[in-house]
Amino acid sequence: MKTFEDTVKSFEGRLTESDRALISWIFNNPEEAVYFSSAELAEQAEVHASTVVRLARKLGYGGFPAMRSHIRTDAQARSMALTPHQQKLDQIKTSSNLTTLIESETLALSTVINSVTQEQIDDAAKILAEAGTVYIIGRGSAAPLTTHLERRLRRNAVRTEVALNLQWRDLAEHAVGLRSGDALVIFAFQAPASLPSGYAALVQHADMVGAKSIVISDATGPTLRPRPNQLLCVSRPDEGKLQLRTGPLLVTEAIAMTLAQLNPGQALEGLGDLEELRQKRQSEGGK
Amino acid sequence: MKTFEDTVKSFEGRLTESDRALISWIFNNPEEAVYFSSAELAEQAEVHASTVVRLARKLGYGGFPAMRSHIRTDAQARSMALTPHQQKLDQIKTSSNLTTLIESETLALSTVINSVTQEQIDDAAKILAEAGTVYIIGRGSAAPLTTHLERRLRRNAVRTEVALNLQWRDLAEHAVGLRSGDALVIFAFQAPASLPSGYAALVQHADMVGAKSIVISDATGPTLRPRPNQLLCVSRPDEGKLQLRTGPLLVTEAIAMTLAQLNPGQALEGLGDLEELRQKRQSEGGK
DNA sequence: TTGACTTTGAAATATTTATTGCAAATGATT
DNA sequence: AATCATTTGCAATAAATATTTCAAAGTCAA
Repeated sequence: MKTFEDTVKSFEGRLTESDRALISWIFNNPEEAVYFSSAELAEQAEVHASTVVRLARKLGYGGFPAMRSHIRTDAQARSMALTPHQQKLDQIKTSSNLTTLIESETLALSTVINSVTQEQIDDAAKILAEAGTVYIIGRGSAAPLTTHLERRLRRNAVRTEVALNLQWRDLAEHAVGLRSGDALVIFAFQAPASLPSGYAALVQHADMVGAKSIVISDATGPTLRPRPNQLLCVSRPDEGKLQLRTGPLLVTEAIAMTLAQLNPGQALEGLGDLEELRQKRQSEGGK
Repeated sequence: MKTFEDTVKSFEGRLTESDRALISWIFNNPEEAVYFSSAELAEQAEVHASTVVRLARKLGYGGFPAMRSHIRTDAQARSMALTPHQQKLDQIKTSSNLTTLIESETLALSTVINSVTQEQIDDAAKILAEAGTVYIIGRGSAAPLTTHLERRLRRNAVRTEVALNLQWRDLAEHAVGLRSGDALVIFAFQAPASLPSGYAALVQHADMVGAKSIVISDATGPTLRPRPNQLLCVSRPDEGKLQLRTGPLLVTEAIAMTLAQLNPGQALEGLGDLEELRQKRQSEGGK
């Protein structure tokens, strides 16, 4: 039988922004959606009530109640599938890549709090808040983190400089711009005993010119020499097996959030995306 | 908190025959009862509609809707017992940035399994395994994901082409190299209405030349048109508040791992990871 | 059997929920 | 910049759901 999701997927006409917001909310909160009236749904998804019923008709239902009861059917089918065969399902779950990963990552995340404190986060955020330009460095599995941090800082109107995937020895060149009052963020994982001399040179240089350094690392962090001004070590129970850096990613995000609170004038949390979207449209329209 | 059953048990007044019939029907069919209107309920229990609302008042509720929502609360509490995560959403807003984030992400990850199946992962991996060159596209908050996927595929000796942070309309140019047998991976979140031209053109083009397309998206995924060959939608309960894409990241990683298993000759690394991980899980469970 | 009392159902009313028409705002196109 | 189409929000209307009133039917004791 066709599910509500199928209906949406196979819908041929076009969907407005509000339509999408609505659909998205329903998919994200199915167990609440089944109970809500059109008006309540509208309020949650932040669209007008009319839009709700119009969407229902657009998708081919006789009206909103028809759509809702379709969603209810889906929900019942889903809970039906869960209860009686619970055990079988559990077996399937434990043997699939996806669930193994999910379990492993949730476990890893819940232990992050044991290795990093909010004070360290606050410290790091403070350094970034006071910095002129922030230099971000990371390679290999840290590359996604640099990308994320840069984006986040940009939204807070912090000047950034990124060195993506540079060899350690090429970093010197990249860091010549570093001056007093700047900050250096280094992502360094699996730091081998023979950590390239580049790292040491970099941190030393930063210290020399009066720039602050922050290192986000794994359990090998404490072995780094020289020590940065702020060291954030994110350890995980099964370190080394996976290169997924969700823990460090979380810590990075926490720093960015704290920073946003320190600089509330520059970027309001919720407005960020909207702003960016608007600017993008403008610049696109401009050319 | 007091359940509906408690309310009935502790009711002091007298209950008529119809009252009992009604109550008993509700207890026997709780999952239907939560959806019914007073009239429908009356019909099922073979009593008059008036009796339904009278019972509600008798039991101390403001009216029938109040009683029904109490029954709904019970039902939700019951299904929550199966998935112990959900409940924390409210608390999340209180504590520090770091712990807030951890809790919120843990919750989000644990619900990933509700929106993506291992089958979809397998499908996606198969497409990538059979592809000549893999084109990866994503901008904004999806950028870190593209970086990660590229790196992962490279390790598996898959040829990749990345379009990082391109404007949608510049993509055409980037995709001219796309040919039959290639694959296209697109990360698209919060799909705004303004993505149409580029995205649609891209997927159409892929289809035309005989390349497969995979889209990794959020709850708005099902609204995307035209539809890709494989659509992976990762929904999260608190969508919109954060743009941390740990869920999609996990899914991406799961695809990469599965791919590594499909191509054992090219890279044994991934397989080893999973095996080790599983064994670790097992031994941990044992203690 | 009568009369006080309770329960019930039908119809009337009130309230909530859903739908639609219309005009203002938005955006795209020329 | 002006026009056209699209989308949205408001307000009016329609439909549904819930509630109340009231009279008929049933119950039980004197």
